[in-house]
Amino acid sequence: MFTLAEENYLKAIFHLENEFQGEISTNAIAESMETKPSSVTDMIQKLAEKKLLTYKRYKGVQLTGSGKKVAAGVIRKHRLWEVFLVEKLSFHWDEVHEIAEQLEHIQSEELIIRLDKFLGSPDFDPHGDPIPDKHGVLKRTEKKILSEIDKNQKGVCVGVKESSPEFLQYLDKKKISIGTKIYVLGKEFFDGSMIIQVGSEQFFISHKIAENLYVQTQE
Amino acid sequence: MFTLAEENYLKAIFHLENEFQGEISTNAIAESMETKPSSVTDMIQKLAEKKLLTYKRYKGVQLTGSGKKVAAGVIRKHRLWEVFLVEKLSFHWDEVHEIAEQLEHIQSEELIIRLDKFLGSPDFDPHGDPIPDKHGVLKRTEKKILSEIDKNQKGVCVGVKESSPEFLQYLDKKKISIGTKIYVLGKEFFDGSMIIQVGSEQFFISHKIAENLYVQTQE
DNA sequence: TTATATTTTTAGCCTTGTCTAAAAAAATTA
DNA sequence: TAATTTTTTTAGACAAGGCTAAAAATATAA
Repeated sequence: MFTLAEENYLKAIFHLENEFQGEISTNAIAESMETKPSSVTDMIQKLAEKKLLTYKRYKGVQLTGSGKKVAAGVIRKHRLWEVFLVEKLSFHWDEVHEIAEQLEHIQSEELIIRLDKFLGSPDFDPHGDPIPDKHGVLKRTEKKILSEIDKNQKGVCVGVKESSPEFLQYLDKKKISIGTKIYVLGKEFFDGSMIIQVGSEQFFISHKIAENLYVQTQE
Repeated sequence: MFTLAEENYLKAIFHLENEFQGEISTNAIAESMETKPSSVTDMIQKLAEKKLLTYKRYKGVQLTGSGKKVAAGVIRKHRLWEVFLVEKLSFHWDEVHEIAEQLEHIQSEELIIRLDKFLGSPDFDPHGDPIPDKHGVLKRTEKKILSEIDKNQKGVCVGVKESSPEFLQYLDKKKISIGTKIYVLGKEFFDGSMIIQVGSEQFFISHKIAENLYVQTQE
């Protein structure tokens, strides 16, 4: 079907389109993939020929319907494998990304159908990110960034924006994971830091932490 | 560590060494990998430089200790994944080879340690082939080819030599799988065909079938 | 608007792994 | 032993995917 490199480009562009809006620049792709802009130009020209994205010189790219579908398929596989690694093989949520990065390229429709069933057709991966369905459709969740929650409000942690091992390990130390209830006890306007309560513990978190945690507010 | 192509060559050579003995010819490798002898020469020169095998021009190759270890590691991964596919995802034994062919190249020590544990540290794959241990050591089993079993003797099917879907499907139709007891009721010297009993059924099998079934005779 | 800076593309080269065609070595046959 | 066939290697080419350096287009500043 598609080469490993092609799949990785499509995935990266898909993520960029969801993060920002409109067309995506060559440089943005290069940066997100840790490669050189000239390599990106080469590849997007190939992907444009295959109608996976539209591309005009100097004007950036935009995924076509089929490009989006391929990308969502890769992301579906990535996230299902992450669920497998955490739920079945007892990996910790900060250890699974690299392995899933490889597993996402295994080619077999049937494998993913069966893996999904085996895992009970999960809707979210261990970081709280939604798993695209078999048609590539992402369930949109009403999640907010913790830093946007007001004083005296509460939310349930539903995901993380950043998923570096360092950050995930910090969250573990503070006993924060998917499903954890967080109360905002105080908020400092000057630097965006917060005092929050998790379980029976109250502690301080910086703006940097608060802006990388997704919560769902309960009505 | 090693590239996909390197791993595949090492694996193919490892299998050839176990099947025949002594040094392995360029042509034999090319045939087993469905590639051209010139490509094989290129690759074995690279592998020789990396000390994964010894090679003298026109004299064939032989895996070194480390070459064998790498190959056994790949085979271990292949067979563990096959067990996973059959036991956990309910694949049929004739459907798993191609997928395992991809999964065997996933790089993660920890993944295999945990997968092995999750599967209950199996010793054999769904075709009855032994799974090398973490040091690359293969349990040798005392298996014979069914065609070598004498009249009025019985054996338990422990594996297959050939594992094409066609052959495995034939075996299914005849209700033969790993663990099935087989009685040799008659044997024709002219063409090597046999009359066997499986469960309550008695039927004829050709020499071609009999020479591709491994059985363990019971004493 | 012109000059400067940034972004993007092009051109050319490299590596991996493959191939075909031709040359060289080894094995076989007469 | 000489001639022929088979096997193996070498030489040269190609595609994928990456890189650097330079050119071209666009954006920004004076």
